[in-house]
Amino acid sequence: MIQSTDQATARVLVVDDEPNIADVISMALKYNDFEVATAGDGNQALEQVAEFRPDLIVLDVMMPGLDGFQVAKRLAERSADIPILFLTARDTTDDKIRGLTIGGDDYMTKPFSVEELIARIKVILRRAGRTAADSPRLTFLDLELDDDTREVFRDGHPIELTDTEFRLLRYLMGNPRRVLSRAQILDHVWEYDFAGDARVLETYVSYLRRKLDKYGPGLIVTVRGVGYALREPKD
Amino acid sequence: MIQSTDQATARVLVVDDEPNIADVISMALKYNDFEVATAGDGNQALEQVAEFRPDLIVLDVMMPGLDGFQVAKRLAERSADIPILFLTARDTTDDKIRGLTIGGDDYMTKPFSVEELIARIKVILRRAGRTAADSPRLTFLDLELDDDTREVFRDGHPIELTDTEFRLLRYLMGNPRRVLSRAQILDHVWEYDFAGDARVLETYVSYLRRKLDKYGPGLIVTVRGVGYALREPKD
DNA sequence: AGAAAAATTCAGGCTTCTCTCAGGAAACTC
DNA sequence: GAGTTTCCTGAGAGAAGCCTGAATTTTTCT
Repeated sequence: MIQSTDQATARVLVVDDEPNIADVISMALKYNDFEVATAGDGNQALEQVAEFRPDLIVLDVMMPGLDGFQVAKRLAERSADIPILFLTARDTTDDKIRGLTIGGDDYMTKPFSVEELIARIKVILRRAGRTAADSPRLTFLDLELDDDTREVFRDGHPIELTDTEFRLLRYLMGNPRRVLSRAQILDHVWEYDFAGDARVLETYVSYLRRKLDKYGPGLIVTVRGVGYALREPKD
Repeated sequence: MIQSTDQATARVLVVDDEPNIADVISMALKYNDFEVATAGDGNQALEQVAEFRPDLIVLDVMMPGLDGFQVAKRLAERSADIPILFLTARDTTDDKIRGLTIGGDDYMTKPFSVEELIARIKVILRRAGRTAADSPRLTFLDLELDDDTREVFRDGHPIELTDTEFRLLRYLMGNPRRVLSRAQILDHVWEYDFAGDARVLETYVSYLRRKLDKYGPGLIVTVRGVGYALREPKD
């Protein structure tokens, strides 16, 4: 019973044999107002599909017993027609994965960033038309960010961002004005098991500022001792 | 007895092997209208979860026997799905801790300030939607304070505050008109084992007054020999 | 494989914050 | 109104936090 702007929150089934991963994902999804169920292997997954009737499945490819592709195949045979987001290890040969993005499906390699996962899930659901789709376009003052095209504009001027810069900006724009702690940002924007130097964040904030502030006043404010926030410049 | 806007007060379980800490926290929580139970180790904690059915757990990481992470893991396996606020020593490597803010969880390093603890607990519960969420925005006359954005306004004018100034003002605004003793303020706003010169408080009151009174009459009154209070100016 | 781009680490320098201290002002007491 | 206590506030040292350029490693592309 929270804000729940759309009456139908989407249901997502998370299938992964590593409980830690399943937990991370399901926590993140719940936090983003999805209904979540989990399964630890292929058979459980098939049961859950029948019971829980998910709108989307996050499906690990590498699992003991029925692997992800096999699960997908069974579902296709049942013509269950539920979009799937596959999770694969980094070194999985692309061959099998390739054909996936042709349908409504998609895939990500582990480890991924949570923001990215959420973003992709929203894209898929939006396509499938099952959720009251927030627009893929985020705006904040004269800043615009398009999730589909990955374009960013400030005051109409296109701005080239690298992948990390883009994800960082998207997270900030998704939480305008709210002060986000360093830990929050690292957890959401970087890969979930990122254990490196937390100063990357400072560096990337620095990069973003340099690019964004070419066309207007600074928007990313430092809240010393806490974190960063997107905020209208004080005039 | 106090405002208690929501009929259902949230239940919080405090788990710490140092009784002093557990006491400090549970007193503070009770004072803020939470129902509180405590546990001294991991196993007690698991029992209490079953009995007391808390809405949130304040969980020390470093404990003899089952440590905090292990407790959390057990709970996750039971899919108990209760948000957790971890307490860690200052020097704990971030590695294990980070990753927590993906879900609804959060963490604080000891020693912390009690006000900050309460504030974070409210944030988590608000997110989890289990309590009729007081808005993150405190107001007193023409003063406004937003906990999410850490913005403060007086009569519409934005006011820049440092971290300590902000926490002090939040405490005052959370207890409008009530006279707060120096000891209370030091205990809540500063780290609980703060042993420095108590005159810091005077200095910070001074800072706050200077910033706030630019846009209106003085709101922080000195109650000589006792402490300070937020109070409407006598006309 | 080689080159280019991106991501991350690192270190120096700079800014800001916190807390201490001390003199003076204000408020109480008698 | 003098004495005493309490409080206010400016100044400054030290520490913490932050920024940014540059070096290094990793990844991607051709």
